[in-house]
Amino acid sequence: MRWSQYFIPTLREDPADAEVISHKLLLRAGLVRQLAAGIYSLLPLAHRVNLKIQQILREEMNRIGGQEFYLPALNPREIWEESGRWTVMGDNMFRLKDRKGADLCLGMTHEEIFTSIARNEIRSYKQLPQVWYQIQMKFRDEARPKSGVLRVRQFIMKDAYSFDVNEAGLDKSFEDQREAYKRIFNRCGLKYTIVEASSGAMGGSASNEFMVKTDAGEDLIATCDSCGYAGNLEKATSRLPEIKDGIGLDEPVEFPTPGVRTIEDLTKFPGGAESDRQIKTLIFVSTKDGESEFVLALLRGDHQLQETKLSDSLAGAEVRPAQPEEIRNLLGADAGSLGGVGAKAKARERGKEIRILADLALKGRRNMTTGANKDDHHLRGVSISRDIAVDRWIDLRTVTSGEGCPQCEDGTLEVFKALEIGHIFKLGTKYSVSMGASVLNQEGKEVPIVMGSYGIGVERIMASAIELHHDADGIIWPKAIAPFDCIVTITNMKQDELRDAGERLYDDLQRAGLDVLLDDREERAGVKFKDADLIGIPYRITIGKKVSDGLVELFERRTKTTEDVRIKDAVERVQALALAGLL
RNA sequence: CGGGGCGUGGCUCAGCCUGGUAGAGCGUUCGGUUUGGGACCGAAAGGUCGGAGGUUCGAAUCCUCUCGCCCCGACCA
Repeated sequence: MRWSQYFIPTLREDPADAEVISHKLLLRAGLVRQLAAGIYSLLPLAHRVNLKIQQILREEMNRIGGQEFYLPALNPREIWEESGRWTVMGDNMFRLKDRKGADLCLGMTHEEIFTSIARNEIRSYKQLPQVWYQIQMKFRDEARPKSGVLRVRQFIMKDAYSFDVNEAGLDKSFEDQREAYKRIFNRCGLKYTIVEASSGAMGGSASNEFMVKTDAGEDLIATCDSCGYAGNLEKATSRLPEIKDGIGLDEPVEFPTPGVRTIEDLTKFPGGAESDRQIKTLIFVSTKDGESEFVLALLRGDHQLQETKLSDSLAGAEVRPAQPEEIRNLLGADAGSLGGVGAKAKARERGKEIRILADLALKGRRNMTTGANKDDHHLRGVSISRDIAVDRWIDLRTVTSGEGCPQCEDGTLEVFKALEIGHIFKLGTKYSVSMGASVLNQEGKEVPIVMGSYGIGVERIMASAIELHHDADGIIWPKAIAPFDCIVTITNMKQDELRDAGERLYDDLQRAGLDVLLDDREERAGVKFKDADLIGIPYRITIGKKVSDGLVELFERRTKTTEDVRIKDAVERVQALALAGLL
């Protein structure tokens, strides 16, 4: 391509609306323009990156036997009702009506459509496994689009689905995808961490997220510095030093604590307790299938609740903190004086049932202090197993930096911000059961198809590559997804010798199979250098004065190093560099 | 949805508090001088000040409503 005729609207200054680096550079380098909140147009340069990423996705999906489809983005209501997601998706789904008044929606993912194809056509285990995928637009009416193309309402996604006759088959398909994802992100030049993730409200037995560590991300992950353990904070656990409790009292003793409202208050209160000797009591209302119940979550005073863990432990119920009036009606006291001791009886007096869930870090603890369910009063000498009717002991706590790794002896966990670029899910039979997709197995018995679902956000790959690879001058594209392999910069278009040399080299490089951008604009050299750095092409061949000596300069964007190369060797040299390590 | 901020030539912003003929820099066009890290001189084009209503002799500026965008939070199979 000739820059003089190519559309690359670079910006000299940072756009006012951009906050994160990838957003600023995508705008400044002329890759994208915003159409509305969370809706972006990909300009030619970005589309080239998009196509390169898609090519890698196709190659790696095909390598594991994937078959590419292209499904409708416009879906009828009925199919989403079959899976129950017409309701579940709530406001996140774009909905519309056709001229007859029939309900339609724009697809958020395509489990339903793929499953409906499978159930109509696949009858026998002999037709399995199948791995189906597509690269297509997804729509989500995000409550708050943000961070440029990182959190948007319309985006390109590679989504794949596996269909197997049993769990063992799913395990294999899942593992295939996992390996494919590693290859994809490696090829795209992204450093990533694979974390255990919450399967969320949609169920499923296992899921892994592929995360890029960056402050632009919205997730938090914990990673071990020695064994490689990694988990989304929604899921991560840790190893804590044991705490030795005294024998304690024969029974809890109530004592007045006027004005004490928080864990912190009680640590300072005379006769109070250190935060790790307190029991934090949180009240939630859990709703599942239209049924609500009160849930009391108990944690060590210095620990933070992980709400997703709470929700997951309640089979994906929707969970919200109880309102102050609800709490008072339930236990007769305000937040700040609540506790698990006698809570069930107290609630029952008021005609209400509660479920008590306690964090594992509280197991076996004695001589603890907690609220007395009476304003301005606490209890000391509480031994949890003796005094509190815990229904279930589960992991509810949020891991923090510096805690011990749950998988190895001497590792320490570190918590990072991260961006999700891929997610692989073992769905199991959720969709096949609800939508009636089954096959006859080897024994002639009808069984639901066992499914997996695997997604990658294309723009997120593009943006995270920028987040990871840039400097003060602009983008530094990883070779495999750079819009061009190299750029030929003619420093002065008025000098025929330079122009001719540049044109010749441009032709030769293209003939050698490289994607070449020729900067043939009537601009000063400085402007061209700045722009080339900004748009981040991996290699620049500068056509300058040395042409009369038969030399051009080869500039590497990443290292900013320059070497003189004989013109006749230039193509070979660039080819060797640009294509090295791309497979 | 709650909180905060912002809408003024293509871009970045000033002007608004205290009403009185719409400004700067960059970019664009034309002419000239330059020509290896965002050149210089001269000339020019380009704006219903997000929109509607109101107050006023007079509104970018004050008031009301409304739309849009950004940030924080809630939310986010």
